[in-house]
Amino acid sequence: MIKDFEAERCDCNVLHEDVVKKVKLKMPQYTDMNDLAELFKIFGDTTRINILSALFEEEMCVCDIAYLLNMTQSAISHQLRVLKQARIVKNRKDGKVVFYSLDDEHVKRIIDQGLIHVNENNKGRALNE
Amino acid sequence: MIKDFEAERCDCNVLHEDVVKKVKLKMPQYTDMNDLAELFKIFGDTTRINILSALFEEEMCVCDIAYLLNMTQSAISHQLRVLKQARIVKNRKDGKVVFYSLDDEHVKRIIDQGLIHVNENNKGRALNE
DNA sequence: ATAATATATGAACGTTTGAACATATAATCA
DNA sequence: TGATTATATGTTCAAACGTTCATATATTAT
Repeated sequence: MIKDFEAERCDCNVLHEDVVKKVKLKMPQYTDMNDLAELFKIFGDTTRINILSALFEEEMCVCDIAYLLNMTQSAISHQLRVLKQARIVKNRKDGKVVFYSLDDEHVKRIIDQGLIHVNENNKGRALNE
Repeated sequence: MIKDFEAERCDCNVLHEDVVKKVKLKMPQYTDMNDLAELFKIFGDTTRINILSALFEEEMCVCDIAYLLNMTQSAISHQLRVLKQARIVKNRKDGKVVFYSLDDEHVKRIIDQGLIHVNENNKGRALNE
């Protein structure tokens, strides 16, 4: 059964077949993992993270975000598009101005967890090195 | 004060100066945001996420991970290096074999939060589209 | 209507990234 | 000792990514 799954790309031997079997059964589904990587990929960019951390505080329009982050309106607009397609932000239009805000409670929780990790890690680094 | 910060790259006007000021004060530090993006960048790859979700279950050696994920030993080894440099996994050597495991409790929490989001999102998508 | 402004979007470009391949290191075994 | 095996690492290459520039759309103001 594990044999069915095995393939051409792997160039080495199973050393602990029992472990592999057990882990394979417990591991979350492929699709979930792919979606998860996609989600984190979106957070894995300084511009986008900065946009999000700004939106944590308040809804903002494109120009204000661009000004705040000292970046081109176009660059911000492109990134907002990415965030919107991923359903991480939503927008509302008021005349010419488009306001963006967070679309989801989870987002803040994920990022907060990340910040906790980063802070702990920096503490450790400061002590050790 | 906001003027000092403003720069050449931004090509548009502040529309709501009060909002920008307020958000700027509250936003987390630059360094934190950079570190955070770096952290998420690491999670933003299918191979690495798969490695991590395997290690959630049990410590594993390089060959077993390669076999489980049906990838080259080299590819896995390279990614484990990335994960180790980021202090996300640690390893112990036993003869020729090197076992990898999670280095940090936070990691699981971050990824679990991510999974919650992904699942919620997929539910929504299934209903709407 | 025309001009000005806010935002969106397409194309181009340089950079980054992940996998493949070859090879090096280190440990075991014959 | 030499062969084998597990892992690490340097290099190369194609694909993905983010920004810039030019331009399109849409809304307001004159």
